[in-house]
Amino acid sequence: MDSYDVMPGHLVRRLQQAAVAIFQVEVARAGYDMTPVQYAALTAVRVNPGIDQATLAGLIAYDRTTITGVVDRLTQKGFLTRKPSETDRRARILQVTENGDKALREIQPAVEQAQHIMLRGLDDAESQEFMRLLAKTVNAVNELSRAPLKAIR
Amino acid sequence: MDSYDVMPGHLVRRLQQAAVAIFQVEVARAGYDMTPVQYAALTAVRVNPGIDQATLAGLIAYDRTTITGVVDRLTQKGFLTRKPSETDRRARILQVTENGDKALREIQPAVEQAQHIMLRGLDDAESQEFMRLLAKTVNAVNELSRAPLKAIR
DNA sequence: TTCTATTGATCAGTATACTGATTATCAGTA
DNA sequence: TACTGATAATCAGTATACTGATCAATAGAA
Repeated sequence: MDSYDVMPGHLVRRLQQAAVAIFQVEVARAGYDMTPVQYAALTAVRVNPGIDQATLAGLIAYDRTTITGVVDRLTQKGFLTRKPSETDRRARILQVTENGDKALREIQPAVEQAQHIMLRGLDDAESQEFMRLLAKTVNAVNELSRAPLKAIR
Repeated sequence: MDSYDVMPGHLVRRLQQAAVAIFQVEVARAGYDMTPVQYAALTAVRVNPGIDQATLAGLIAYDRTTITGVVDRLTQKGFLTRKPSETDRRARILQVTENGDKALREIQPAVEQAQHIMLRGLDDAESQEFMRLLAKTVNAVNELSRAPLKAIR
């Protein structure tokens, strides 16, 4: 653990940066300009229509202050609508628009391709094991993040 | 690959965020305010005294525009000096100050502890395998990043 | 040697992330 | 019901990352 290039934190940072770059390239190939973060948020809203921003943040493990800007940009692109909840006037209710749904459908293959490219250094067995260990690792440190994942109860 | 919480990109992002949080907490415990990025840069300069910013960026896989700000802040904290090279008037030569060296020594245990906490979900064998697969994965996508790692030749 | 392409550093602008604060609202309790 | 504490969203400020541009300086080719 004496050199930074064998430190997990450093390697994870590098992988994250490559992953973002790969994602953007593949999605751009499909004709869209969307970040991984925006994609995750949009997908989560599609699966959970009418969700509020705080619950969305917990669902994809984003900081609550980050989600505001992400939703801003998705709304500006016409992929999301945001309106006040009728039962809780503090909350904003999110819905995917038709354009947003269309975008998600059209970039789907690019997203899968991006995940594939990201793991191109591993064979099938290694990929499976890597994913298992990655999920286990993330799960064990979930609560140490400012933005832990919170499942909908 | 239909749900974002089994997607490698999403998991890596979450792990990266947890890793940064863990790092900062442990380092703060040692009495310092330093980010993982600043730590990596400072360490790299210590190992390669007199390095210029562009080479440093390649060595730790940072974007060249990012390194300017990182070096700015490390210089402001008194951990680094930056002066024009005498052989190449475009380049800025970096050196770790005594304070910077002292800081590195004093946060060393915290940094190791942070890496340990980050992998607390895995046993020893799993950690080893995870690190092997992580390194292999990162290596295979190195060139797809805007900021690939470039060893000093 | 002169021209061209490249390189080192920086800048403006945008998008995550986070810290810590504020405002409005809600929920539970005395 | 009035009060207290919690919650939803947002804001200001800071730190990575990146795109694309600029400027000065260097290196390599003709």
